[in-house]
Amino acid sequence: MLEFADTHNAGRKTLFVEVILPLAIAKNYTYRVPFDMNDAVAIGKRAVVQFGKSKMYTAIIVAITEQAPEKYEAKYLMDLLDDRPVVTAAQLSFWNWMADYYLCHPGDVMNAALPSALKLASETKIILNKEHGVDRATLHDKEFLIVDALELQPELTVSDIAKLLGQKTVMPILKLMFEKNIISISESVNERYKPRRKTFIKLNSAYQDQERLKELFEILEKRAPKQADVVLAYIHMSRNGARVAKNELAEASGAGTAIIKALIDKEILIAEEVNVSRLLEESGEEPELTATLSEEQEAVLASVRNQFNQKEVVLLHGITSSGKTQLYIKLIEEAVAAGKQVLYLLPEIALTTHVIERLRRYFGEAIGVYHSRFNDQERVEVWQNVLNGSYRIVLGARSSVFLPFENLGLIVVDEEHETSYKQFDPAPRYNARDAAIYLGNVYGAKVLLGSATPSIESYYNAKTGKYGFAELKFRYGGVELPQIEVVSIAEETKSKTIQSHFTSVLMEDMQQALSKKEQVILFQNRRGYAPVMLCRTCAHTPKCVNCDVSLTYHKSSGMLHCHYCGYKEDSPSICPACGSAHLEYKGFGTEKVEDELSILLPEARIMRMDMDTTRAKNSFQNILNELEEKRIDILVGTQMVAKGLDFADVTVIGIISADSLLKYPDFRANERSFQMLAQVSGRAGRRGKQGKVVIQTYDPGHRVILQVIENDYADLYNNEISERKAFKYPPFYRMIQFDVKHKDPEKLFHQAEYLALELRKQFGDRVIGPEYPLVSRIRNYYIKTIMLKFERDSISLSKAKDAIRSMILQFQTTKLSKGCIVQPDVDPY
DNA sequence: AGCACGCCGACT
DNA sequence: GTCGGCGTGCTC
Repeated sequence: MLEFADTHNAGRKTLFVEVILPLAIAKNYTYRVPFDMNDAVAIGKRAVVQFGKSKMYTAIIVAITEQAPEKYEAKYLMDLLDDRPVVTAAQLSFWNWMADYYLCHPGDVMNAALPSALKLASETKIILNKEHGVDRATLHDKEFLIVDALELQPELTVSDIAKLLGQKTVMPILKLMFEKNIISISESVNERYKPRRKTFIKLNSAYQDQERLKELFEILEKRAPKQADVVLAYIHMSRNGARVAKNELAEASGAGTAIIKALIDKEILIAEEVNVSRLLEESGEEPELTATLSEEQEAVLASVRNQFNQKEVVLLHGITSSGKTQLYIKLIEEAVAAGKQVLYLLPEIALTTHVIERLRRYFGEAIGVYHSRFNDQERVEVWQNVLNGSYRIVLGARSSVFLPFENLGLIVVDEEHETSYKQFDPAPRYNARDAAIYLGNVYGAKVLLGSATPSIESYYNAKTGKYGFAELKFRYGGVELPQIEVVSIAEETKSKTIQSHFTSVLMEDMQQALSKKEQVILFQNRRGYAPVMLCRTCAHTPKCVNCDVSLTYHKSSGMLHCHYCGYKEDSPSICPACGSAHLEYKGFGTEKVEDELSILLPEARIMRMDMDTTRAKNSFQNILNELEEKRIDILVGTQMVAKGLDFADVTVIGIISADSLLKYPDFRANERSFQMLAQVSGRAGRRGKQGKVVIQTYDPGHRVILQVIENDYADLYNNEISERKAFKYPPFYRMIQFDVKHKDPEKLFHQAEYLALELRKQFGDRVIGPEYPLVSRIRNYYIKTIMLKFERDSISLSKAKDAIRSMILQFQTTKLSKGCIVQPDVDPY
């Protein structure tokens, strides 16, 4: 067969393609191109390939060659899915960098980058062979079960059957049944993206003429008055040339679809099916008038423009309410006017409808939005709109760095210090801010980093001239900075003026705000009711069965929750260890704050905003709306309340306990505390009213708190940068963390030690650990971390990475490392 | 990732 | 003995 194809097509080229598979494998694979696809293959198109015995995957073509592989016979690729590439050359080079920089596989990057509707994998389907009429008497118990199930449900997957039989290995059984001709096994690939179809109605052009229309009405009114109503409704709805959807017509005319169908059958109305977008329709409102820039803003804008002539990246340091967004808009306008695309990155949580609407009013249809709350179908549509150039601007969260831009001219990274730009969970563990800078490189686009509290790293880069720098020092429109008062919890405890978790100062301020119909936001960076339950008799603390953490008591569910793996159990009324009834809750979270506040301020309308109350798709937005519409007096929440909340009537902000922030055992603790406190404070009293911030703490003299009061970022920076230098941290040192995981704690210990030893051979005392992390077991995996810190300027990054890569590869091939997972985390947070 | 192959313990 | 779990290696 193959030989036939070869000789038959003698003289034509034999092509091979190298593809990325959407799997965590180290290398790319090569497939042979069937002759009839020679003209169609192109880099960036998707190919369906068989990988392994039967599985099929969507792979991305990254190279085309005439060179046949020497060591093996390449399989033919099965199909090409695209008329034109879905991934651009620029993206592929970006993917390549990411896999390289973050020490992960190209397939990991592909998985993160492509909306899953563009990645189809085959599924093994088990189907009953009906024509043979199974003789049930000859079947074993298990075969009987499978046949039974298949008679109810025509298709089953392999894992369905595993569940059905309650065992893991089912392939041998299925293989035997296949051989006995009882079942067939098929691999089916389904294209998952389907455009949404909508039926629109038009009036037959024969009735455009007024006379004919009049005749029609006369007939209809006599014989079918309801049909006449529908036609009337249609004419009304279409009067401005608007398209009329079938379902809207039905609704507006109050007629059933049967009546519309009758009109369609009579060819009075004509139905037309059209692909429509799932994405938000244009808001239709008039563009907001261009706000005039202040003198300071004009000067800074000019400076940024000017610096972009020499620098690729500029850091814009602007305190809250200084009008950074207005500068972004100006620069975006300019880039778009120059025919370029723009990427505007925001942390996921800040992408509220408020923010989206504001920009959409400004830029209309040219702006696309991309974030994790979109479903797959919606993501594909954004992808395609960027690819075909109909979006000039993308407003998006972390993952929008992966969109298929054509000629990106500007990237704005707002809130550049945000830790949520770093992805943890699946590889690639990338930082979207840093990735955006590389992306800028790929496209020759300028990058603007913006923040009220820049990361130490970015500020350092600006100070040392690697980045340009601009600063907005004044609040736009003369909004005053809030008054900040620090209250000692210890003192108020001593004087007994503290009620529950609320100092007298905070209570008074809250009451005053409420009496003036103003709003309050309370910040407590911990969800649930109490993070620890403790037996006062035997000191027992309920712990998670899968993780090394104490369980958090949640009053609303009456259960103990694990915040790491999601495990829940009923909250005991007596100690599970000794039977004592003296159980005590230690610490407190948002739930408890809300609870106790409702006792102290019974008339106040209190709402809680944390992961537990915002799980449903629109609940985050709903809470914001309620706050906006003043149906909430006090909002209690975790860090969520710090981001993107901008409401005129919030005049009091309370930080219930600053200590949990300040005590965090991490070299970034001070920086983060400052950012968090400054950010929360920035929410108070915008637009004309001076706000008040109350910070409750056991340590009122803490350096960072003083810096927040003084709004002295420079002082924070100076302190932090000298500590970073002294203790060998970024930006002077690069850090790569290795998370070593194993189900067996003993084996983990030895293997982590071994890996550290290997690393030390190469990097000496730049290797720290292995150490047990704060939480040393998650989801039944025991964890140790090894930290590698090396000088930024004297050790070549690429050489170090090469060494690490081969070391991990070698480590994984030793017999010693079985069952052990090593996850590198470059630039960890 | 998923699937096959091979080794080993717990049942008929 | 045999079934099924689990570790190991490979997939173009």
